[in-house]
Formats: sequence, structure tokens, C-alpha cells
Amino acid sequence: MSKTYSYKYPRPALTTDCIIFGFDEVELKVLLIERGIEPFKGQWAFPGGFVQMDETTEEGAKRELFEETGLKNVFIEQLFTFSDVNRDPRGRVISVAYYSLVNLRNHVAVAGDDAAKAKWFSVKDIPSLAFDHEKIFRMAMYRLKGKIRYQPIGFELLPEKFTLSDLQHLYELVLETTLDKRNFRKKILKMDLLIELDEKQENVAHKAAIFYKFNKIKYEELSKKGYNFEI
Amino acid sequence: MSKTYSYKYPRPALTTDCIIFGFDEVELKVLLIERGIEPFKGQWAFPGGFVQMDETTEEGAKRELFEETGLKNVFIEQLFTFSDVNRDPRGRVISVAYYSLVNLRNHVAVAGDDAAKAKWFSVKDIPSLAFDHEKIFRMAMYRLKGKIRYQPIGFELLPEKFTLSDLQHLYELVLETTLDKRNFRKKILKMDLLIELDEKQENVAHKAAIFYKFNKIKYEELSKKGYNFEI
DNA sequence: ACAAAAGTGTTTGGAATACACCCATGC
DNA sequence: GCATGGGTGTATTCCAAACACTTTTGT
Repeated sequence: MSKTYSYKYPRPALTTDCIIFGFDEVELKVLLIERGIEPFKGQWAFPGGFVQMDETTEEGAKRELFEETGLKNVFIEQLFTFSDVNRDPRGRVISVAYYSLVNLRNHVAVAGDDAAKAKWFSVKDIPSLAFDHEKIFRMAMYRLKGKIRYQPIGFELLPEKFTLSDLQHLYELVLETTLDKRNFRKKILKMDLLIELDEKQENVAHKAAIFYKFNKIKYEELSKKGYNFEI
Repeated sequence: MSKTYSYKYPRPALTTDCIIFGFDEVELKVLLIERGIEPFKGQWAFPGGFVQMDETTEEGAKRELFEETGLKNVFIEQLFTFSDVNRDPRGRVISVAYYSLVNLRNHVAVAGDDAAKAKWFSVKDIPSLAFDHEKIFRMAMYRLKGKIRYQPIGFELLPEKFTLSDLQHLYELVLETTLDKRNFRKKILKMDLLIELDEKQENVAHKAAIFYKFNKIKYEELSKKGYNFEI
């Protein structure tokens, strides 16, 4: 007979879900895993799983993300806690969702230990999802859009070095709009959070773009002062 | 021997907390209850309690709020889920926090069924709080400030009818700053979300102010279109 | 030479800010 | 008549948006 855990009152189970957006300099993608077990076996879902007793929900989310997809060292941010009574056919399960935007150069491919298959999908072409994950996805997209307008998420999550066109492209993908090149550059450079490098693109069939890097130190200083950045 | 509930894996307990800000046209306050039982017996804390199996966390938060303080029909919004491993001396307890801003005219006094005493405190003069509630409070204040700048929270939560000075005062209290009267009025009226009433203050020892009401219908229309309001 | 993306300034309209006096009312 | 808060307009500055051509590089 296996060990069980008993409580005086019933308790919901607690899980996490990770909505990881990825930017490969062409498309905005999101990371899904194919479920290996019931319920929703064979369907796509966000990585995540049950929270353990010795970890915060954030730690649990990162752990599951790593186990299921191999992604590591990802900065995640809390999105929302989903608690609809019937959101999971296994019973009462409450899920704390986290989201992030990562760069597909640094956070390369995906190869989880768990049997689950992980795959990046274009946000324009998402399969049908398990549980209430479509609702979660909509909220994550909405939050990402809102956030990128006044916080330089893009910078933290681009590769070490990047061109201004890369950055603009990221903003355009997330905001689902086009931006004026001159105005975008003016605004971004006026923030004074980018450092121009002594390096240019090579082997491109056009004028080589200058690489920039993000001025993390300055950003953290300003963040502490409660400074707000607007795009 | 009393009934217990057994699970194959250990589960954290799940609670809610409600950070209810109140505006009495003089001060910004927050609602606390004095704990009647251990842990932290006799200390002040936010109203809240354990989530039941047939209710969402939002429903649970509203239920506890009513039971402990008598407050009803409050629109609450999810703030954050707190999951530090040692945040509760009773063991592993995760709490989903909600916040709201209510008007102290409509949502009058407080008289909970539970033995707990509930009381409004000026946000400038909060006693020391139980659990990690000081951390929760700081986050709630921060969120409220951020939110009021681009969403007309103030309107929804003011009394049925109010003067522009009332509204300005609320903004000043939340943002902890002073605002220029003429500029504030210009901006607020340009939003076109207020309806001027045919009614004035009475028995005031100065020019009587005109009452306004919030144009809820127009606000909901615009909200659905994703329109954003900035203060 | 041409294709392809990088890079660059100016003008205009609208919003944000700063700022001071008269008005109505109760006492 | 005076103390109290209500109500109003303008000038200036700053930011946002619109807009087109030259430069560099590989083929």
C-alpha cells in the first residue's frame, strides 16, 4: 500500500504553466509540448506541472520547463492564476501561469527528459490546445503586448548583440503593427539604454548594420528609481 | 475519528487575501482585520481564507471578504500569487491576492460574522501586519498607482455622483502627488466619460460644485475595442 | 549596375505643462 | 465682507507622427 498525504479539509492540486514566447528574427513563436499521457494525450499544451512542497511556484515553473523542454536560465514573470472549477478533468487543479520572451539563438532547441515532444509554433498558427490553455494563451499575448510598450523587454531578451532592425522587427511582431524606422530609432536611442558596438554585420548583401548591446547596468539603476520607459 | 482527505502527493493549502482600498473623500485607506486565532493572533492582516473546492479563487476571496468584513458586491482584481515556502508558519500555504478600490460611502462600515474585528486604516499609518502581508501591501499599492494612470478606476469606484475635485483628490491620494486643477479637468473631460448632472452641492460654504456621474456604457464600449485611457 | 537593407532630419499637429484670477456660497 | 473652494484660458514646450532619399555591400 502506497503512502498518501491526509488533510483535514480537501485541497486543490496546484500546477504551473509556462508560456514561452520565442523570437527567431523572423517570427514570434510559442513553445508547446505534446502531451504523452491522459488527459488530452496527444494534444498540445504549455509546459508545466505540479508544484512541489519545497519550491515556490516560480521555481516549480522553471523546473518543469527545464524537465520538459531543456530550456534553462529563463526569466519568467507571473501572468495569472487560473482557478476555474472545471478547468481540468482530473479534478480540482489550480494553475499559476508564467510567461517569458526568449531569444531563439541563445535558448536554442528543445530536448526534454520527459517523453514529451516540445516544439515551437508560430503564434499565427497554433494548434488546438489542451485544458483551458487557449484562454491562457490569449491572456499571455495580451499581456506581452501591453508590457512591451512601456518596458524594454525586447532588450533583455534579444541576443547579446543585435541590430536596430532586429529590435524593430521584434516590436512589430509583438505589437502586430508596423513602425516607422526613423521614429523608432529616435525613440529607442533617446532612452539611452543601448551601447553601440564597434562591430558590423558581415557577408550581407547590403549595407552592414551596426550591432548594439543592451545597457543592463543603466537599466537596473533606472528601474530601481521607478523610472518608466515608454515605447 | 474525523474525516480526512488523502492524496497521493502532498498538496499546499490554498488561501486568498483581499487588499481593499477605500476612499472617503479625505484619505486613502485599507481594510484590515484583527486576527482572532493563531498564528499571529491579535495582529492585523488582510481579510481572506481558505479556498473551497467548489469555488474559484475569486469567488473564495469575495466570500471571505463578506464573512469577515460584511463587504459585498465589490469588484476585485487579481494582484499576484504568493508562494514563498515559509510565508505561513502553519505549513505550506499559497495565497492568491486580490485588490480593489471602493468608495466608503457605498461600502459603508464593516461588521463581520466572524469574531474578527475589521477596521479601516489610513495607508499612511498601517500597523505591523501578519504573515508576508507587508510585502503584499507594497505590491498592491504599486499596482494601484500603475493602474490608475491608464484606466479610469477612479470613476467606477467613486460614489454615484461626485465632483471633479473629489476625483482629483482621489488621484492625488493614490499617486501621492499634486495635480494642476485646470490640466486635470481638461484631460478628464476630454476623455468624454463623465456626464454632467443638473445637480450641485448644497450647504457648502463656497461656490457649489457640479456633480458628475461616470458614463459606464461608453466606457464599456470603448474597453471592448481595446481602447486605452491615460491619465 | 542593381538589388537590398541601413542609415539619416525636418516639419507639423497635438498633448502636456505652467500659470492667476474671478465666482458663488455660507457664515 | 470675508473665507473657502469652484471654475476657467492661454502661451509654451515637448513629443509623436508623417515623410524620402542617400549609403554601403554582395552579386
